[in-house]
Amino acid sequence: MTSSTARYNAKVVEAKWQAEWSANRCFEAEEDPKRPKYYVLEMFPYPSGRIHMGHVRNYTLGDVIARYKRARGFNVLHPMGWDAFGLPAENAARDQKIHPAEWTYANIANMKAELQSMGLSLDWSRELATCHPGYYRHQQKLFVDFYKAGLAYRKESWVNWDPVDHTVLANEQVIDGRGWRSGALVEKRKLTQWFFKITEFSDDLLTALNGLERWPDPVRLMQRNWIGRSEGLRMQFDYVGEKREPLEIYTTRHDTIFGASFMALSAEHPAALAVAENDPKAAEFIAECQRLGTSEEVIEKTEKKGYDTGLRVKHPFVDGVELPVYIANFVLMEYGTGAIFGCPAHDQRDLDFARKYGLPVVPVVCPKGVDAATFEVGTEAFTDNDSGILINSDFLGGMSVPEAKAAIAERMEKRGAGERTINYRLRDWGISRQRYWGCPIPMIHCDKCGIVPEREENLPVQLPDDVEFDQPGNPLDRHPTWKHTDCPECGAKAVRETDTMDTFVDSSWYFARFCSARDDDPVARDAVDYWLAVDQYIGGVEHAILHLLYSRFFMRAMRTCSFVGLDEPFAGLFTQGMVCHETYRDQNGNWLYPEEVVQGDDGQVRLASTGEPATVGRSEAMSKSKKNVVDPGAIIDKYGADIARWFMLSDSPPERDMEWTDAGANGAWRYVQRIWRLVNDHTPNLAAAGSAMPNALDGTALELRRATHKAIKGVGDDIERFRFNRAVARIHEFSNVLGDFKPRGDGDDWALREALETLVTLFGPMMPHLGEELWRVLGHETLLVDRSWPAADETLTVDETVTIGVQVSGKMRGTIEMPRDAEKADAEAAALALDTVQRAIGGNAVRKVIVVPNRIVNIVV
RNA sequence: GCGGGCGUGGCGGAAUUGGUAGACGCAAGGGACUUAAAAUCCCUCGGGCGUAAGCCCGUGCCGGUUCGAGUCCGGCCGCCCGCACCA
Repeated sequence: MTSSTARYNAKVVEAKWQAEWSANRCFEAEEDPKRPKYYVLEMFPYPSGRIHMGHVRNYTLGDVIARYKRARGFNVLHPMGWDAFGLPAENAARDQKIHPAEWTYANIANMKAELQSMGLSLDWSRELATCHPGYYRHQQKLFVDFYKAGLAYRKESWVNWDPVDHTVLANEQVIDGRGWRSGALVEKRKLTQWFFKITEFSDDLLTALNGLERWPDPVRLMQRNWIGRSEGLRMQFDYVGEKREPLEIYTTRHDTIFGASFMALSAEHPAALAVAENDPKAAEFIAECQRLGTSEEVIEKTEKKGYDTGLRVKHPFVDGVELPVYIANFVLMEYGTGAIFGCPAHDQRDLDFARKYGLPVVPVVCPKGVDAATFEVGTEAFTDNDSGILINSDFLGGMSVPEAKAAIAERMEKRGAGERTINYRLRDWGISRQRYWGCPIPMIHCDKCGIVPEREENLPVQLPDDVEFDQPGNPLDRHPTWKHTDCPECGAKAVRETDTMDTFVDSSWYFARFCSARDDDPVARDAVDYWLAVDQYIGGVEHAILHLLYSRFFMRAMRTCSFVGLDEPFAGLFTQGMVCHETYRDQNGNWLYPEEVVQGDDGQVRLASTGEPATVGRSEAMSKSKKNVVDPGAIIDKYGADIARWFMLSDSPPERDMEWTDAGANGAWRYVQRIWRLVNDHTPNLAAAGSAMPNALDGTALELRRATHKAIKGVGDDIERFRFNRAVARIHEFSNVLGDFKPRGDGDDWALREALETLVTLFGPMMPHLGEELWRVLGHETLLVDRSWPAADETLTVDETVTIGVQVSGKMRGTIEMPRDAEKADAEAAALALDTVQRAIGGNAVRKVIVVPNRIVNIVV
C-alpha cells in the first residue's frame, strides 16, 4: 500500500485532544445514583519532582480501565493527588535551603504537567495534596475522633530509632534491622508514642480477607501471615519456694509439656528486670541482649544464649520436677507474654539451647511408624505436629497432638492456671514521627488536664513556616513559639504535641477524600456511600502489606466513628510488575546511563564518548543508583504519549516485570504510523457514515465482519481480565486483516467502515489521542471518548468451519476442515481418509476413535 | 528456616484452562523499491534428517495418570519474591 498521507504528528495531535477533553470537562465525575459507578484508582505518587516509568505503567493500566469502563456506560471516578508529606522535602530543605512546601509544590506542578502530557482521563477537579492544610485538617479531625473512640492512644514503648533520620520507625518500616529509608542500623529506645489500635481489628482484618475475591492471592496471604494468628494457651507456673506472682507463658505446643526442661524469659520481661536489680551478672546479660541488633545476619549468627536466674518453677503435672528459669536472648517481649517453656525435643531453638546448657531432651511426640522405645532426638528437633503420637507423657500417652493440646488446655483451665488464647503477631501501629514535614498530631499537653485534643474549630493545627533544618531532630520541638498554646479545657498555658504523623496515615484515607474532595467535613457521607469502595485499585506489590493493611484499618476506624458505612476500601486490587532496563558499566565497574553507550554492529557495547568497551548487565528494575532509567518525558517528547502507553501494554503481562527497550518503543512508533496510514488510505473507500447495513453480506464483507466482531469480543474480554498484552496482540491481528483487505464485493465499503471504526474504538483506551484523531478522519464530529463500546454480534464470533487436529495414538498426523459442530461420524470418516493417517495406522486394527467435536480426532491403534 | 511464585524459540510472550505448542510483537537473515539511505512492502525464522512428500525430537530434569500433558499428580534442579528467634 502506498500513501501520500503525511506522517502522524503525535506532538501536535496529542496537545490538541488534551485541550479538547479538558475544555469539555470530559472526565469530571458527578454522583448520579441512576447510573452504575466505577471507581478506578492508581496509587497516588510521591512528588519527587519527575514521573518515572513505573508511574507511566501504573497510570496507563488505570487509564485503560477507566476509559474502557466509561465506554461501557459506567459513571467513572478516576482522580489523582499527591502523597506530599515526607522526608525528602526536609532533606531538600536542608541541602538546598528551600522550604519543604516550596520544594513540594514546585515538584507537584512539574509532575502534574508530565502526567497531563500522558493524556490520562483524570478528574483533576478533585486533585488533593496531603501536605495542604485543606487535607490534613480533616486528618486531624479523624485523629481526634479516633482518640475519642479509643482507637488512638499514647503509651511508652520500646521503639525502633533511626539514628540517621532521627525518627521512630514502625516495625513494618524496619527491613533487615535497618531503616527502610535511610538504611541505617536501627536502635532500641524507650519513648512515649502515639499509636493507632489496629489490633482492635486483628481478627476482622484477617477473616475479611476471605471476602476480597478480586485481590491477588499472594497479597492476601502476605497479609494473613503479617497478622499472624495463632491458637495457643496461656499457662501459669508457680515458683518454687518464692512468694512471687506465678510466671505466665504463652505456648502453642502445650501438648509437649511433659518434655519441658526449662523456662525462658525475654530480657525485657519484668521478672528478668526484677532479678537484675539484685544480680549484677543478670543485669549485664540483659544489657548484652539489648545491644543485639535485629537484622537477619545478626539473628542468624547469634548463638542461643541464656542466663540462669537461679529461680525454679514447678512442673504443673509432675510432682517434684522443677524447671530452671533462664533469661534468654531469643525470646521476644512483644510476642505472647514474653516468656516460654522450652521443650527441646520438639523445637529447634529450644534444642540448641538445651544442648548448650546440658538440659534434658525428652521426646514426647513420636513420629508415626517409629518405635517409641528407641526414638531419640539428636541435633534436629521433631517439629511435625500433624503426625505423631504422644509418648513419655503420663495421661497424654497415645494421643494425637490435637487431642493432647485439648486435654492440657482443659486441665489448666479447670485449675484456673491457664486459658486458651488467640494470639496475633500484629501489633499496634506507632504513628509518632519526630519530623517537621508531616501532619501535626492535634493534641495538647496540659499540666492540669493531662492530654487534651485540640478543639475542632481550631483545626487545622497548622505547621509553622519559619523553621530551620540545619540541625538534626524535630524543628517543631525547637521552634521558639509554635508549641506554646492554651489548654482547650482550662485555658492554662499548655504545650502542643510536636510529633507529626507517619506519612502512611496520609495515604490511608485519601481514596475516601476523593469522593468529596472539597467538602467541609473529612468526607461527605452521601458521596462516599455512592463511590466507595474503590472498584479497581492499581499499584506496586511493595505496598502489599503496609499501605493496604493501614487503609483497611482506617476504613474500620472511620466506620466506628460513622464517617463511612463499609469496612473494605478496595474491592479489586491489581499489583503491577516493575519496569526494568538493561544495566551498563564501564571497565572500572561504574554504572552508565543508557544514553552514554552505543551498540556497534559487532554487538559490542561501547561508551559513546570514548569508544571504550562497556559491559551489559542483566535487566533490573529501573533505579537511579544503577543509572538504568529512561525518562518518560524524553520518550513522550520524542514519540508521543500514545507510543509510551502502547508499548507499556504490549508484550508483557501487567502483573509481571517488563523490560523497556528502545527497539520496543520504536516498534510501537512504527505501528502507530501503520494504523495512521491504514485508516487514511482506506477512508476514500468507505460507505457514508451512518448508512444502513446492506442486506445479507457475504464473501469478503462477511469475512471482514467476522474479524471485526471477534476483535470486539476478544479485546473486551482481555481488558476485563487485565490481559492487556493479549488485547494488544488481538488488535494487531485485526489490523493485519484490515491491512490485507481489498474492497471488491457488495457491502465491502460498509463492512470496512464498521471495521475501521471498531479498530479505532478498541485501541481508544490505550492510545486515546490517535483514537480521537482517526475518529475525526473517519468523518465524525463527536468525541471518541463519548462513543460506547461496540457490542459483539455473537453469531459472527464463531466460524462456520473449524480446523480439527487428527491424531493417531496421540501423535499429530494431520488436520481436517469440518463444518462447525459436524457429526462425530463425519469427522471420523474425514480423519480416516487422510493419507498420513492411513500410513500411520499401517494396517493395524483401530481399537477406538475419540472425537471431541470441533477440537480433535484421536484414532487409537 | 517458613510461606508463595515461576521455568515454553535468540528475546518478550500466546496456547479456548486436558485437545493442532510457539498467536502477536521484537531481534535476525534474504529479497523488492531507491543513485544511496531511511521509510515501506514481500519471504524465512524451535532443532535434526531428507531434493521432496514427509519423518524424528522438542515446553528445566526424572517418573506417573490419560486415547491425549506446556497444562494434572509425585520427586528433584534452578531462579525470583515475601516473612523471619512469633514459642
